[in-house]
Amino acid sequence: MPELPEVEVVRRGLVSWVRGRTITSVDVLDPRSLRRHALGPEDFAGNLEGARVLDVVRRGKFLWMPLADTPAVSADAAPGVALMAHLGMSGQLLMQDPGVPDEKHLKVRLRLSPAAGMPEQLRFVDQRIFGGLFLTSLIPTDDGGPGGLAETPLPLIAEEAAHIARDPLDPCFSFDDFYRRLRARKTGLKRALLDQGLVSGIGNIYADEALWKARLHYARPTDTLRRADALRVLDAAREVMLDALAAGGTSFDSLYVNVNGASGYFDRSLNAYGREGLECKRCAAAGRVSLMKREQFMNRSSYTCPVCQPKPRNGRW
DNA sequence: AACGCGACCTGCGAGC
DNA sequence: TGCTCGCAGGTCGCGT
Repeated sequence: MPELPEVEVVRRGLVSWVRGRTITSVDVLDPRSLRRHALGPEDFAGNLEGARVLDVVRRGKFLWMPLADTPAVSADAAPGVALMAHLGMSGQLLMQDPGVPDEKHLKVRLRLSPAAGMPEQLRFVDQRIFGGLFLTSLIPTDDGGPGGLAETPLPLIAEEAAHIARDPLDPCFSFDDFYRRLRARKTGLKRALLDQGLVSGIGNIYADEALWKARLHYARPTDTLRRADALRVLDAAREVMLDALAAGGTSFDSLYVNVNGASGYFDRSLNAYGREGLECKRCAAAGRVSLMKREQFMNRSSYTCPVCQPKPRNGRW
């Protein structure tokens, strides 16, 4: 459920709590959350204990912490190692004091070196286990580093995130490159928006919101999409994400680094997602009645207004 | 290259 | 009340 804004809120919250601290011990309560760490829980814990967290950076929905002093990794093995986190659908990273009872879906606990006024534990909580933690190498990148609003962009990127494109809020995001690659594809617009290798950070909910805002249908072929249309939908995605970021930012300095997936979205009013059978707000404002429609696309729900996001007639857009 | 689909998971609500 | 079923959805990998 977390899309880009939620992950960025976590990153910003986390960085002030963990940067510079050393991981003193690791409890793996559910090894399924380490599925992507091929060498297993013991290797995971063994590499983390004694390591120091240098930063928290993000690319798309991937979040990682570059590490120093990883005990079991030889110095010449790679430019660096990072603790990677993906929140999947329901993942949370929480800072907690030791006295706080374990969360129902607590999967991994990291204890950190003491720091004045800061919680001792970083907990990974995940109900549905689509997310997870794992260690990854940092590899050189020639495109200016991870981006993703990282506070200290490094010329390195987590190997497992190297295939992820920049997101629309990234200062280095290039619309021209995006548009060129978009036009080269023979696919539908929503599929392209959800392709993290083309543009990152957009999930099912924000894709629907951006398409609605731009008055474009999810199946609009990308290979004939006009530049102005592509720009409109990208700008719409940017606006939706910035709104969400602003809303999430209000709780930055609370004790929690909270990524309750649901709270990110449903506290806000959505214009498209989840509004099946309800009036299209734009049509209503124009004095028309049009009911939002839900359809299956890519095995998931897509919400559109049949009036302002029309389907093709006779295959022509 | 594109695309569809299954796998990975748990919880919740609807319907019977 | 208790069961099943559909749905929620990010990512990866495989088959076509």
